[in-house]
Amino acid sequence: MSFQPVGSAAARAGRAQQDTKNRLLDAAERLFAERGFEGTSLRAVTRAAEASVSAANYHFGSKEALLHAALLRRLEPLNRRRLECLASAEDAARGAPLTVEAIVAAFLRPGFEARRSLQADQASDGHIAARLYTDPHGMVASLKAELFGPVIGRFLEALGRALPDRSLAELALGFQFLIGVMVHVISGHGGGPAATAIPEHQLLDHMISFTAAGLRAASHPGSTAETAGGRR
Amino acid sequence: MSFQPVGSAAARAGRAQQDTKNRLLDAAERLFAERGFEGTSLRAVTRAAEASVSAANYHFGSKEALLHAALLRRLEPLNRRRLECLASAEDAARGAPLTVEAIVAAFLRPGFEARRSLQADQASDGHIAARLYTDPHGMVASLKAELFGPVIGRFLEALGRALPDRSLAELALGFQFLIGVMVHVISGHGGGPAATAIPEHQLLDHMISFTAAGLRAASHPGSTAETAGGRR
DNA sequence: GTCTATATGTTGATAGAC
DNA sequence: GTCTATCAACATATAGAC
Repeated sequence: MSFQPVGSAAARAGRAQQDTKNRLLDAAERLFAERGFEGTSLRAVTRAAEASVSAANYHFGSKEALLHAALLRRLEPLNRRRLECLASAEDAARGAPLTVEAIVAAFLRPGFEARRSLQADQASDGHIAARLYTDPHGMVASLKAELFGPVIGRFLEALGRALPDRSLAELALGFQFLIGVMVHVISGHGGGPAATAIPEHQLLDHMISFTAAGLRAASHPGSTAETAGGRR
Repeated sequence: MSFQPVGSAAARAGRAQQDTKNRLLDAAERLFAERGFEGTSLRAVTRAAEASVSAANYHFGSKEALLHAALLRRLEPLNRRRLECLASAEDAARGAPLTVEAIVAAFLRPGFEARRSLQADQASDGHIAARLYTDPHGMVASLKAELFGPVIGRFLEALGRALPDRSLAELALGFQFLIGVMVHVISGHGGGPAATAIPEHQLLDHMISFTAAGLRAASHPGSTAETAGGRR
């Protein structure tokens, strides 16, 4: 956010500053995602970034602020893209209610693509936002609420139009289920025994079909104890 | 596992030993669940258990072994109950294939009830097994694979009989989605904005309906880009 | 079995030179 | 802006008294 001098004397210093700051953010993103916040020492980050502890504290002020910056850098554009996808789908529908599939796709695809490009770039095994979604640190929870709150509200509106006979509470709960699926997959924890046999390019479609069908399904109280029924 | 002397001289020592060990396990369970493994110092555990660090290392050997014991104490009976529920449902069905609902209920209900009794007992905000399911620590992952692997395999068999036209890979992936939903809810992270408006006693039914419908749904490739379709 | 005391290393953050 | 050097606090684990 601060402007660098353009003169030739300070040019190298200016470039180096940007580089150090970004190297720190990159290293923090990778290590926090791999080992969690408490499991990662500030020194491990600075070592990976080939910088000193002081440089990190100069740029960010504290370890917690570094996490905040690294998380925000990925999460903010991600949620912006989610809203853009939903808006453009609504524009294309010209006032007609969207498919449940189209709505959940608008929410899931941005994170899914972020995961794919991350897999290609480095050897990180999961997106930082998904990995830290369940981190016990308090700052993560508050940042999560602040950034996801409005987005979820916007998607619940769209879902309410697609499924007008369902209560807001039901839809909100179903959307929490969807988030559970997403976090599990994007964080890389969903690589169970035979689940990896599904080719990567079909994964998003499966997630969309699963969650859309789940959202559409009404709750069947009492279905829990029966062993025989109309459906298989 | 070790037998205590029954004589009156060592009776108090024997009882105290058991108490200390259990107090340590209780405190470790609560704190590890709240703050994660790396975020919890052994001292914080022993302080909460009103014991010394040495007592913890005497009984368990290390902080990591304490986590292992605390996690195993809850996870082992939980997974045993899951298998029992599935077996008794299959017995009651007398050879007929089970409902998808009955299968996912057998998997979900034990964890759900553990969460409920935990909510009643103490102020812990989530089951340790669910909270630590995503913990980056390596031991958690290996214990998870060791304990969940056979259980998941057994449930996939039952699902294969209920949905014979689906590939094993598809079912395994769908079951991973189900686990994502479960971990999200049981760990207490699924308490979003309006989702808490659902009464507690309906939560399990909603989870079952959502995941069963998701498992039944086939993937619709290309459903991701369309904005209008036959369904709403 | 449980304690106090201690050994040994690491942590996050800062001071001050350049 | 970036470094080296240093701080006080805290970590895990152990030794030895009782």
